[in-house]
Amino acid sequence: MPTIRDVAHRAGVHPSTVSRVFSGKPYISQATRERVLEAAEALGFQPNAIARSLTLQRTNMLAIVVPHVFDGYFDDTFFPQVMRGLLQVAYKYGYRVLVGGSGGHMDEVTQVYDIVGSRQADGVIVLSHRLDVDLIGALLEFNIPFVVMGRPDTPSAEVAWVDAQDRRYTAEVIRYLIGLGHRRIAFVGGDPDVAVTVERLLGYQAALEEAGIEPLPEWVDYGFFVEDGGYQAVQRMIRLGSRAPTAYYAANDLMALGILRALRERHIPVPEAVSVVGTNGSLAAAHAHPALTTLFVPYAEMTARAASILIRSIQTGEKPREQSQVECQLIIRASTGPAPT
Amino acid sequence: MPTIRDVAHRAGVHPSTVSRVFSGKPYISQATRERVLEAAEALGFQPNAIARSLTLQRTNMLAIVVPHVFDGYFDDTFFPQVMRGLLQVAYKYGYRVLVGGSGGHMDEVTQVYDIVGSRQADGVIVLSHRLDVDLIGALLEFNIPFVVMGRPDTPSAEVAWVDAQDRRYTAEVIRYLIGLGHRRIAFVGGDPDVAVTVERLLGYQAALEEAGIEPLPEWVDYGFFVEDGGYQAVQRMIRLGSRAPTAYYAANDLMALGILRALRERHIPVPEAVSVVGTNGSLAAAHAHPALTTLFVPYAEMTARAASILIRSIQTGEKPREQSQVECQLIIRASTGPAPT
DNA sequence: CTGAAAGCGCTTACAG
DNA sequence: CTGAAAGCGCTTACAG
Repeated sequence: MPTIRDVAHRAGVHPSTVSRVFSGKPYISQATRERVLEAAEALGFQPNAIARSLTLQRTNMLAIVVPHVFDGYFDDTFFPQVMRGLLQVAYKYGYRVLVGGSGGHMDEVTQVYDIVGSRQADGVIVLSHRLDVDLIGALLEFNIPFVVMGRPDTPSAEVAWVDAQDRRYTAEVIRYLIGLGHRRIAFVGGDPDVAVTVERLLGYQAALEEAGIEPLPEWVDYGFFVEDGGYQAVQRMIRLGSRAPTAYYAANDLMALGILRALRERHIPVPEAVSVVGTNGSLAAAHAHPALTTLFVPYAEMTARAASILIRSIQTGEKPREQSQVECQLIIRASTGPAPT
Repeated sequence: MPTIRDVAHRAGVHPSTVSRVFSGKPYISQATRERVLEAAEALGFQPNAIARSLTLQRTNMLAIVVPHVFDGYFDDTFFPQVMRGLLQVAYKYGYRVLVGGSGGHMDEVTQVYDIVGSRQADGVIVLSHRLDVDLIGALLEFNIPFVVMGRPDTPSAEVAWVDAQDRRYTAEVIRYLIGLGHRRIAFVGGDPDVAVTVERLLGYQAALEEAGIEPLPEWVDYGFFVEDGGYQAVQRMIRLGSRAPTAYYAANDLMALGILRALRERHIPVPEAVSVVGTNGSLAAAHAHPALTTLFVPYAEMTARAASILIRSIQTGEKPREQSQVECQLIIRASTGPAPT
């Protein structure tokens, strides 16, 4: 690959002049500029981004780490929506996205440390916010811009986040089910060590308490966001017999689809006997049978916003501090109905 | 951030010694190694990856460019499956993934040029293989390892690829429909300028010709891989009246779901009146109503294989030349049945 | 407007 | 086993 020196040599100028032309600096004579561009063209020169990064201490890269590279993670709509929002904004501002894979949460933290510590990105979007690891504390020490998806459990004015108000909207879903006459309502959460799961559980509990309903501990289960997790939750809860739930709330559509599958296998009619609500507003939910009622969470929009905050922070040099919320929306379809009498 | 010099200073050694410790070079006395590691620990030192990349001329980065950042692209299972396969292998070998967004095919080419020309990645996976742009020729000139998803239309021993045998398997799907008695079969392709679309169309045509069926030009339509594309295709074809198709083949599940939606709206029973086959084997297909017959294409496996080839090439320094094929599988479900009589 | 030099933070061939 | 130096390919403050 040709370097700036090759171009300089061919154009008969000093390398610094070539650099000035390519970094859009002013005070270059038209003639010189043309000679340089011609030489560059002839040689097929493109500035080496790595060298530039080293000098400028800026990579034009936004980092994200996939919390857990396993099949189920890529079946839900969450990851692609996050990527969509992120790529849209990154693309618009000329940033690239660096994606790290990980084999679990400890490893995720290691990877974030690594990427940040080795200065491979100018900013980070923190996807999974776990309760058992202080990723945020670590990131603050690194003094690198980052934005958290979801409000951290220990809110600080130092940390920027975009939040979907999980607790509030989960409570709203449960209230909707209660309004349909349901009293035995199941909660199928994701990974119990992830903040969003706890938030949703709190919303669930609050709504039930409001209505004077004392939930059975057996109504709460964790499906770790995979289809089979929802399926298995039904297998367990069905054993409760007359105390089995008449409605299920699942923390993503994938698990809700698993719930539908389990009910279908047992010939339990939805929504006549049991109602089901998913989360995320995926396309699969719209096309499921019966069409799935789901709490739409605007993950693409959230990530787009997070990316914007990040880029602004990188460009101004000011620490990101914006804390904002997005609104979710309960999309009511055919999988929910009045409680059986 | 502390640098290798800070560590050297604190440990009372020369920077080159610190470098040797961190790059795992032999011939370092145990005592020195410990002093260096202690100093590094105390300072929170991590080697700067950018500097290392510049020196070693190696980034530990695999690049991929999203052909078109728009909503529909992220609704199908293709992109997440590709990311899954890529991340799994990248993660395993300690590589990161650099994702570039693009606003269309010209821009995609520009981005690939850019990433490769500026040496931001050690290898590239070429996702969309377009007929109207010679990305491959350009990549060959750059002399960077790359692997193409899908067999290029001008096969060369110089180019590595992983192919899903689109033509052959599409023909198989059409034969299956013919076997069910269908004679009026529609083809709903993706973007007509993408190689896979042409391959599938050729498979479609070959299978029909084999059976002595002369297809109407109106039976071929392009839905650009989005749900609404399938929906609109039905709107158009239905106007053919008695010559309207009794079976639809769609080049992804998203379009097939759109086809199902259009048929449902018109109260055309599936599969009694019309059969529908999708492509990709998505979860949404399994949960659709009726459950969608679909041609499973192992995109995650393909990308994983492509990534392996790429990494091996990077590590050995040999140009990747492996050309391999994966097998697809027709998953027969409830959306296909005998042609109406 | 342009050149010469120093520096970004590493690695490694060369001495010793 | 370790130090000193050169180099990876840029950018930019300093002169002129």
